[in-house]
Amino acid sequence: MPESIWFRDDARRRRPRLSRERIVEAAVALLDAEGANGLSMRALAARLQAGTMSLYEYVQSKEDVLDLALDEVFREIDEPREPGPWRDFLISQLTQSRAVMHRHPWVPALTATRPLLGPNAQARSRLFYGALTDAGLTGPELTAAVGTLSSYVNGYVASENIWWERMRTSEADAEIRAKVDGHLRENSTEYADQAQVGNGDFDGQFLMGLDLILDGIASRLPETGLRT
Amino acid sequence: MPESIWFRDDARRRRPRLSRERIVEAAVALLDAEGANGLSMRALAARLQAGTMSLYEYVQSKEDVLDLALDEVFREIDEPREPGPWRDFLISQLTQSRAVMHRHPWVPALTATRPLLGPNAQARSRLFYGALTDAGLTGPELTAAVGTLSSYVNGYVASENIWWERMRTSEADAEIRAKVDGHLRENSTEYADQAQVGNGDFDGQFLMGLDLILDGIASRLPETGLRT
DNA sequence: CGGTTTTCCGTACAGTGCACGGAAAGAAGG
DNA sequence: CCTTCTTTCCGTGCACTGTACGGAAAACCG
Repeated sequence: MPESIWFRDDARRRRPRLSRERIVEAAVALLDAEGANGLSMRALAARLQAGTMSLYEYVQSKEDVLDLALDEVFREIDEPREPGPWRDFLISQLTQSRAVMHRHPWVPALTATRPLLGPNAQARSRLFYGALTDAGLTGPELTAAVGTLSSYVNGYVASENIWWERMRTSEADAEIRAKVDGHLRENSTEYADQAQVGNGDFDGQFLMGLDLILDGIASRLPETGLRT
Repeated sequence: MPESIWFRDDARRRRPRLSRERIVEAAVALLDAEGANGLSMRALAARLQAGTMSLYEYVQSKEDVLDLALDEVFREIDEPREPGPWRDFLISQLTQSRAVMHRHPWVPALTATRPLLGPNAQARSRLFYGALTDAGLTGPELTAAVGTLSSYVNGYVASENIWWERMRTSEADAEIRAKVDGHLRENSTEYADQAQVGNGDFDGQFLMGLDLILDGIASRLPETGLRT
């Protein structure tokens, strides 16, 4: 039961072909290649040239693999070099989060289902708390600010990924394309010019939305807390 | 098992036993009861007392069912009675969106994977464009504002649902509870007091984050545009 | 009545996650 | 050397999935 994995035990062990790390690495690669629904334990094992059930020696379930893979990708974000202005710091971190979710488009689908409890994700959120605490936020406002920022990024990239997944597949599938276009034409009449649903400037819109939230945060800061 | 239908039982001979609407209704009920992964075509057919393949007369695929069910729940949101202040209107609409996702916790998981193209969802987004246009926003700022608001709600409720799904299951499963708690204790040391990860005041935090975004939007409005 | 079309659905197939139990490769003790 | 024990590996099997196919019954049309 609770006998920890880290328990130091010079028991008899032989060199293992597989490992937790190798499985996670392969899982990320497979998810990148096949998408969130493309990961099966059989395919994962095949990629590692192992029998399917061998994986279960290192991993409890498929859910476990997904949890691990999800946390793994957040390792790709840089640690902050030196403390700078809170606003620049947050923009940098959140832009990097977004980039991670672009490299690994399956991430939003997984975060919508499971909590971000892994060490890497937690480290990230700790940085946010730290930055905004230093900027002068406390209490429920601090919590709300951090929650708003990460919710925004998750939600934004999720819909963004859907959109160009849709573009990708509808290039190949004329039927779907027609259907989607029909919906869009039908439903976005009056605001179509100035507010096209998918006008492509995702980067600019992301930063505008982010700026909007950061302005809201800034207005709640004590006068002194403009830099860290 | 298939007690030959052809004798007696003339109730079954009536023209349409199934319909798209009946299927969608049953799908929503099944998703509510079993969660996003609990919907299978067999279970859905059973709930309708029909053969599995009968569904495919009215529906193209399981994906189709999910698209339909997803759009269906957005019908639950009230149409606005009369035009009021844009801020109150948005708060009301977004609070209702959140309530929908609470009643149907599977919604965020689905929106993370598929676009909100259905008529009900589109009508909702059209209202947002309208309200903010009337308030004075135009161009990319309008698009960014609408995107920010819906991304925030989706993202917020997604993580919120995960959290009390986790609470629900860990009450029954002591192992998971221990694991989760361990992670939380281990990773939230310094900010644990003032910014507990799950301190339960979800309503307040949602509204604070929303207010924060609305402040950001308000700061981008032309001076005149305070009400519609 | 016959023919056509519409609704229903049983069967079958390829795929899934994973429980179970066994094989085999070493290490330790004799 | 042999035996025993631990640890890795994995083949088989089971319950379940989405859905292609084709057939049967019933309703409609002439």
